[in-house]
Amino acid sequence: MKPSQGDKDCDRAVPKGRGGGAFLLAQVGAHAASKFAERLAELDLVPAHAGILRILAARPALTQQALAATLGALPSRLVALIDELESRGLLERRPHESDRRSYALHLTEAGKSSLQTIGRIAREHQQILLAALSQEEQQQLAALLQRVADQQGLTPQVHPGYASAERAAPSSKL
Amino acid sequence: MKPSQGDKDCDRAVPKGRGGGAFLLAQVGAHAASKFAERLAELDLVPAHAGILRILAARPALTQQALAATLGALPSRLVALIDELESRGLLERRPHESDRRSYALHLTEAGKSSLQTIGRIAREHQQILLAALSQEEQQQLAALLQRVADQQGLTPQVHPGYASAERAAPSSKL
DNA sequence: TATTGTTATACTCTATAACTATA
DNA sequence: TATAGTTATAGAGTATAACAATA
Repeated sequence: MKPSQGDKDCDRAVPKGRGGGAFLLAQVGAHAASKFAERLAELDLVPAHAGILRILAARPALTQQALAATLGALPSRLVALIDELESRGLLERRPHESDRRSYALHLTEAGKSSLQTIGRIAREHQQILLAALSQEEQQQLAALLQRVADQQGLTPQVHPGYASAERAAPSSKL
Repeated sequence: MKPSQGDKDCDRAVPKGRGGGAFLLAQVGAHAASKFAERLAELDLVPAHAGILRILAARPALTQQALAATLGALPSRLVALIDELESRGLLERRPHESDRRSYALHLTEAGKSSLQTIGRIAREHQQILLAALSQEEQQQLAALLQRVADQQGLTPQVHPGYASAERAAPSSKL
């Protein structure tokens, strides 16, 4: 019912204020993930690699099954990712002390070093992403998001992108 | 099949406070998108459908090329989506007034009605998603996100998930 | 018989490039 | 010759189910 809309102003192509905080959250969140993946590509890593390294740093000797359960991912999906990390010397599969079927995953020194580099990249990424906000506002934003994340039952440090079931359309988000 | 995983203290599995606001943004944003897609599935729609309907409501008579340009998507990707929406009677391809190669896309009455339903679902979704925050805090969050979105050059109402190049790994986010 | 890590297969989604009909 | 819409093909990524070794 709005036939009047001059096309001269592209910024007004779509009603601006609408959409609500939920859409903004999805939009800015996808942008953040995309930009971080871009930066991570400098190290020839994908976000899932970084996630595995981070989890392993906090919980050494994890088996692949336990790692899959933590991430909510399928064990078969992790095989290739772990293969790649191991072939680059960032982690190693050590024999499990009591169960010869499974491995104990451990970061190597190179893996720990790589994780620090990732941390530096993540901080740079965040600084660029949130450049519009003051330090105080950034903390304010993080606090609000943290409360939402807690109330929604999100696992700290685990990105929903691993979820097996209840998949959301890969790239058809809007 | 979630046999729990040995650890009695899952919440402390990974250092909590860390990760920063950028990770929280990606995490909560992906969760928001996933939950919204879940709700939208009730209408047998994917988020991309809703995005097309929304753009078309604001800019009627758009050609498929112009729509693709607006969304940053490939024209070939839109064909199937538009087909589906047209076969459900939510929009129609009308002949372009001056160029017989292209179509003018218009929402039908059913399409406008469907868009209103989508709006209702979106509001319910947001209410559930941000239940941890007061009304004032929700506005505070939206204001902060809007400033980030503006500074980052994000197009209002357009989800980055359409982008053709600079793709981020579909589901290997973390 | 159940479970760990792995592999094989089928399926989905996407990009690329052809194709047609107009311009 | 160039462009709008469409279709065809190939590639990437995933889930599912099978598999061998061990419990």
